[in-house]
Amino acid sequence: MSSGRIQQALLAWYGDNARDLPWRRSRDPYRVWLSEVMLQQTRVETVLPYYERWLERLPTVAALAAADEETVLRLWQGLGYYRRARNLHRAARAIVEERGGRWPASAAEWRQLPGVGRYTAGAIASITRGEPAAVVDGNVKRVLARLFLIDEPVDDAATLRRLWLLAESLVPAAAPGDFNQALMELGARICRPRRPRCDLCPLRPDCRGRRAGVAESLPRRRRRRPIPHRQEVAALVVRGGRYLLGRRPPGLLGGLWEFPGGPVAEGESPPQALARALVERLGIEVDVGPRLAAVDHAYSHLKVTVALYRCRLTGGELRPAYHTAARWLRRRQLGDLPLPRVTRKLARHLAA
DNA sequence: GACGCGTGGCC
DNA sequence: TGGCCAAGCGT
Repeated sequence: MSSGRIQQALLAWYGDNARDLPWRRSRDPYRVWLSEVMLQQTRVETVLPYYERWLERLPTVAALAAADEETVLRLWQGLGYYRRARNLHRAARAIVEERGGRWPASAAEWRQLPGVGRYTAGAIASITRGEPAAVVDGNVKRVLARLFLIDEPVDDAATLRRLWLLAESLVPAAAPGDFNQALMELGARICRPRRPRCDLCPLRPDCRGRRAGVAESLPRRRRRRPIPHRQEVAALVVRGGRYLLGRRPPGLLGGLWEFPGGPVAEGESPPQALARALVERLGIEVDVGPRLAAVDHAYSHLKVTVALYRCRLTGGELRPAYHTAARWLRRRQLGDLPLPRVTRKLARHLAA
């Protein structure tokens, strides 16, 4: 099969079937960059409202660079992988302050920015400047694995190299941005993970996976390791009608605010764990009272059950250690801060 | 190379 | 309920 035929068929299909997505209405590097970062590991439908809201509040890279981190995280709240927002913020400041507002001129230059890897750099450079850079994302892995009947695990390093080589050999000099988006669009809507719509596929005549009757079983992946389940505790410390919140350090949910607490260690009771965590993390001493709620939550790599206890402040002095800051807030004010999903679940159990 | 890193939808 | 997956990146 010729790559020319694949390119033609795919571009023609894309011309007729491309969705009217907001980031496709402009080649503004800021808008394309923002969309690509938001779309990392995140569905189009999830991104749409976040994208619009973000651009209303921070319409330019200069506005982003000038914003404070709390604003940035508040706009990102709920999208997950919060390091993406902090990297976007850092990169915007680098562009404005170190590059005099000059955009990267190539995929290689985009790669220098935090949060921009091989995929994102190729996507931005091909879309905004017509640079013939390839992209390999989850969609492209699936499409190519089926098209070329690649049945080694696609998360294998050797297979990944092969996929990048294939993608690079396919991307045309003429319309690389459209071609890359077409490949991903095909993966999202036709060459879907389950029940692919081969009847509608422009590449059907060339697809080795379909011909062999194994398209839906591809791509193969390596077995994932089991996800651990951890018990955690959190404290509702009340003072004068205000609740104590701590800001999380870099890492899981970095920069977001939570009811302070921590994991329950082996051989430790939940109240013991909570009293210990509050001393270690915030320098305060409490009496742990009744359990108010328990919620389950699943992260990408961890499952937790968090029990919330009412606590009474008995001593110590508020000195954030693990947490990078602490604040006392009324219930109404909780919505002003970036909160993780699990904290919102817990907050639902508070008396209004 | 293997992890750590969120959330929501689907089956 | 639980596993899988999604326009990945950084370490």
